[in-house]
Amino acid sequence: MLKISKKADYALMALQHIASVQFGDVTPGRVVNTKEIAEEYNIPLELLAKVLQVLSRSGMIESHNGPKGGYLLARSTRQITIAQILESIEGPLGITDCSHEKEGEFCMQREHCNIRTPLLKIQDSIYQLLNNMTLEDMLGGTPLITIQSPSTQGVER
Amino acid sequence: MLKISKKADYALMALQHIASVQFGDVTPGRVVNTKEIAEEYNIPLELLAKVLQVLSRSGMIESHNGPKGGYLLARSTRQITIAQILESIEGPLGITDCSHEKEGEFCMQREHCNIRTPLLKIQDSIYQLLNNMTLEDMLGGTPLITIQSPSTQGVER
DNA sequence: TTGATCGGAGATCATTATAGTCTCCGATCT
DNA sequence: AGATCGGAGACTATAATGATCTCCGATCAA
Repeated sequence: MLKISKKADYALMALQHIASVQFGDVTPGRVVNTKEIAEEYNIPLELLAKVLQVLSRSGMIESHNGPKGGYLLARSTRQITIAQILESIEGPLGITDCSHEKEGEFCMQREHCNIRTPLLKIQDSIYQLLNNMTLEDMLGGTPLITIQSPSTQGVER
Repeated sequence: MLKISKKADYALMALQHIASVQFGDVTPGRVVNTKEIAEEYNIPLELLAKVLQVLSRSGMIESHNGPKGGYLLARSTRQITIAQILESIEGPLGITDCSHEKEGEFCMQREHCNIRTPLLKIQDSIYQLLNNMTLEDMLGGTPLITIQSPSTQGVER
């Protein structure tokens, strides 16, 4: 439950990759093209292309056409939050349907709904969590070796 | 994104209702049947029945057969967390596919995955959030009037 | 003891969301 | 001019979800 989509996964991987190339030691400032990322992480090329186009349209990366073209971060890693990334791919965050009701829209349960307020609180907390973590936080410390998180280790959920 | 299912919604509503009947002033200790909840909240009867059966099997409520039958909370409202409710309906919490990999299972991106560690951290945080909130917290203060959360007010996402 | 009322359980169906693919276009560099 | 890029739209397949239908066994009360 509460799973994020593959597209969002791909977006995170791609941005992490672009960022680490751009600010890495080897070739800082180098543009990164779709194919490179797709091959590195085993992502279907055309699907990744879609994802990057969305990220470009929402202003997180800037695109460069033609040969030697590709993508660059449009902002600093500190100015790109996880919430922004996820929302640009998956749309507004909302753990429940009634989160985004506009005037005149109502869910069937609305009149007697007894869980709306607490759910909105949970939603806000999650949003803050995701909005306080930036792309910068995803750089650096991430080892290639897979490490089981201590708090989930051996726990059957 | 990150939406919880209708079934989980229904589970939360039902449990909140059962709890408030059971510990309310009017008829404490009264069993609540499926039909009553379905009509109160406009939930499809048979779907709600499924949900309640699952909650019963996972030990959150106890069922009583026959006429005058229905459901009762099996534990105190303080011992039922939101995480438990959601997980019993939707299965283990996991924002990403690789969260629940067992021995021998690998995602396609695993060998070069650069986002696994931060995602697991986010997941843990969300889990703690949901596991620290109980059914008790959903009782009482919930007004019927809909209140727009301050942090989402007027914000275009 | 019979029948109405309850939950338990399985199969089934419709709709939607997701993941992935295909094709064509325009920009740009060499 | 042509190879290499991203941009954009339509399209398909598969899975998840929401919902429904049918039959069963337990229980209580007349």
